Amino acid sequence: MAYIQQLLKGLIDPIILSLINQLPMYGYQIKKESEQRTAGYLKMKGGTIYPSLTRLERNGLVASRWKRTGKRRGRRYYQITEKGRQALSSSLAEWHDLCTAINKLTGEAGSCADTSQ
Amino acid sequence: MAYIQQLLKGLIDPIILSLINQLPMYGYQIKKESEQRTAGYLKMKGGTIYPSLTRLERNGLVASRWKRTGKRRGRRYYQITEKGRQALSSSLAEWHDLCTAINKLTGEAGSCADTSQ
DNA sequence: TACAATGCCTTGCATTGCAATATATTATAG
DNA sequence: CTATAATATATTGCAATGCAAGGCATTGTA
Repeated sequence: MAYIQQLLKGLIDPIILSLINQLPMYGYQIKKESEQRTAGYLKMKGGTIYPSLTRLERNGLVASRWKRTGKRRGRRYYQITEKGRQALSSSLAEWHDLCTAINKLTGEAGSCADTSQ
Repeated sequence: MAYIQQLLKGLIDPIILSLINQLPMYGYQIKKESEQRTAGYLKMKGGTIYPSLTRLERNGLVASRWKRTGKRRGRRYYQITEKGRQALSSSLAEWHDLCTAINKLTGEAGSCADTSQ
């Protein structure tokens, strides 16, 4: 198992939540967006994204609906809920705290992400 | 399971490696040091630290030796190896890359940790 | 004499990213 | 027209690891 996959544990849900928060998206779009925005660094697989979306919806953090554009195959669009926004905010706060702790332990560098989300 | 535990996946080994790199330590000392340096934020349990140390030693990233001070019970001290230093360096680089990616995806903030280790 | 703190260690659970795979549709190249 | 790639969703089961829970032994202290 690649090391990056371990580091990503617990981060996929907030990442997806954050993307959806900026704009409602469907699964494949999330995959492409995250790849582009990180210059190919983050390549999430279908076996990662869809279970995550299912999880988020089961917990009430996102809501989905089918949408057909012309004769195209339907896509399932996901949008964040109010509960999701709160969860995202607290997730990012936790992430920030963790970064602070890591910096303290490994030798100080700079802050990581702000909590003003 | 607490959320922080998910975020820590893959980070415990580098954290411990980093602490040992600064100063050879024994398990319980690692626990106390990490608690103090993060003002009580990071409380690693024995069930986390000892398996990690075993793992690190099995992979040749640390080496251990018993030491008795006076009539005190023996302590197992761990010190980093050359291989361990390289692994630490690459782990921190990965961590830095990840932080950069997260920042890009969640809305930009600042860098996380530098790689000059 | 208790009790807390120190110090090491093991077992098994909970969680989750993803490889592998399946299915269906659409666009494009040969 | 046909084959291939890209798009799009979804499931199954594996691999990895933090830690809760517990056990054990020693030392300091109230």
